[in-house]
Amino acid sequence: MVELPLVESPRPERADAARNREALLEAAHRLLERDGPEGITMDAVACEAGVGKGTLFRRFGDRASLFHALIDDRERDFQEAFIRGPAPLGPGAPVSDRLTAFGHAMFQLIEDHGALLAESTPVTPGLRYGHPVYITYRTHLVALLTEQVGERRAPYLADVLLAALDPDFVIYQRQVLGLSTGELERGWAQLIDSL
Amino acid sequence: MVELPLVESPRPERADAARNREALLEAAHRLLERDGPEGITMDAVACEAGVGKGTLFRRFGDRASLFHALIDDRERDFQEAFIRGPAPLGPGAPVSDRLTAFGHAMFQLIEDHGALLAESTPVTPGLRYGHPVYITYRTHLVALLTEQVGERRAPYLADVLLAALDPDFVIYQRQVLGLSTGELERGWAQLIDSL
DNA sequence: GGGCTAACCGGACCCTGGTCCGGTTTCTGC
DNA sequence: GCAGAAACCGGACCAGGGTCCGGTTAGCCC
Repeated sequence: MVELPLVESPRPERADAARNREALLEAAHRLLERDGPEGITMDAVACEAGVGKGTLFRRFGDRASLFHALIDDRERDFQEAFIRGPAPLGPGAPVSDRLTAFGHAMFQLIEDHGALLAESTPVTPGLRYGHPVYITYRTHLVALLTEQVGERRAPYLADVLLAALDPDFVIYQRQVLGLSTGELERGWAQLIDSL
Repeated sequence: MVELPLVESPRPERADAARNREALLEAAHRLLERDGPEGITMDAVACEAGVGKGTLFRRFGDRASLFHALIDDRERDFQEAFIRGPAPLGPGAPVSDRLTAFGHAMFQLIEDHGALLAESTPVTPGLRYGHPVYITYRTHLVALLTEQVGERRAPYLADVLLAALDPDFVIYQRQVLGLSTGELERGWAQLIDSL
C-alpha cells in the first residue's frame, strides 16, 4: 500500500507492526518463488510468516493489495519513467510517441510481472477504477490525449486505451492468441496512430 | 473413437432434471426481484427452489452460467439482430454504420440488464475470452473490421473494441463517471470513425 | 410389472477470502 | 520506571463458491 502523507502525517507504524509487514512480504515472496502466484493464499502467507491471519489483513487490507505491495517498486519505477524519465516515454518527445511508448512499456511490465499485476488488479469494478494506480495512469493518458485529440475525446479514449493494457487482456493476447510482443506493439502503435 | 455429437448432446434431459432446472430459474428470478443481483447466492437459490446445492451446480455449472441463463433470451435476440436483423445493426448497411450500431445496441443491453451481464461474465480470463458469447461477438466484429481496416488489424481491434463494451467498463462510465448514454454513444461512434 | 443402468439428487464437506474481538504489546507523558 | 491509552496480535469464526459420493429415481427393455 502507498504511504504518501498527502495531507497530514500519519503516525509511523509501531515496531512490531513494521516487523510483521516485513515478515509477511518475505513470506509472500518465498511462496511466490516456490508455488507461483496461485500458491499465495492468505492462510499460507500468514502461516509462512508465523503470524495470524488478522495481522495479514490489517497490514494489507486484501489479497489484491498484498500483490500490489509485491510489485510496488517496479510500479513506482514505471510511473517515475513516464512522468519524469527520458523521452520518448518521459517528457520531450511528441505526444503520439509518448503514447506509443507508454503502451510498449506497459507490455514490458506485463511481460515481466504479468501474473502479479493481474492479481493486484481489484476485481470489484468500484475498487478497480478508483484505485490510485488506475487514476495515475488515466490522468497521464488524459493529459497526453488532450493534446492529441482535444479535451472532449480524451477521457473516454484514455479509459479505452487502459482497457487495452489490462494485464488479463494482454496475457490473453500473448498466451491464448499467441501474439508475439512485436505484433502486440504494432497493434497498439497503429491504434494510437489512427486516433 | 467415440461418436461425438457435433452440435448438441441429442439425449434429452431427464424429467426430474428438467423440472429442477425450471424451479431453479424461477427461484433465481424471484430472488433477483426481491433482493437484486447480490441476493442471488448459490445457497439461496438452491434453498428457494427447494433442491440441494449439488443439483444447482450440476444444472448450471457455476454462478456466472446461472446468470447467463437468466439473460439468455435477450442475448439471443441481440445476436439474432446483428446477424440477421434489419440494418444498420444487421446486414445491408455500410460497415462503419454496423459497427456503430453494434456498440449502441450493446449499450442498450447493458442499460437494461447491466448487473446481470456483469455477473454473467466469467472472472477467470481463460473462461471469459473462450466463452461462446465472446467468440460470437468477436467473430462478428472481426468480419466487419476486416472490410474496414483489413485482416491484419481486424483481430486486435475487435478485442480492443469488445473491451470497451465490457459491462463493468460501461457501468463505470455511466455510473461512476456519470456519462450519459448519449455521451457514451458519441465516444464510441468517434472511436469507430477514427479507425 | 420387473429388473437393469445411467443419470440424478441432496447435503455434508472443503477451500479461501475476509471479519471480529478479547487479550497483549508498544509508545507516550509524567 | 510506571500508568494509561492506542495500536496491534491471533485465531476462531463467517460466508459464499464449488466438489463429492452414497443413496435414489427415471427411462428402457424384456
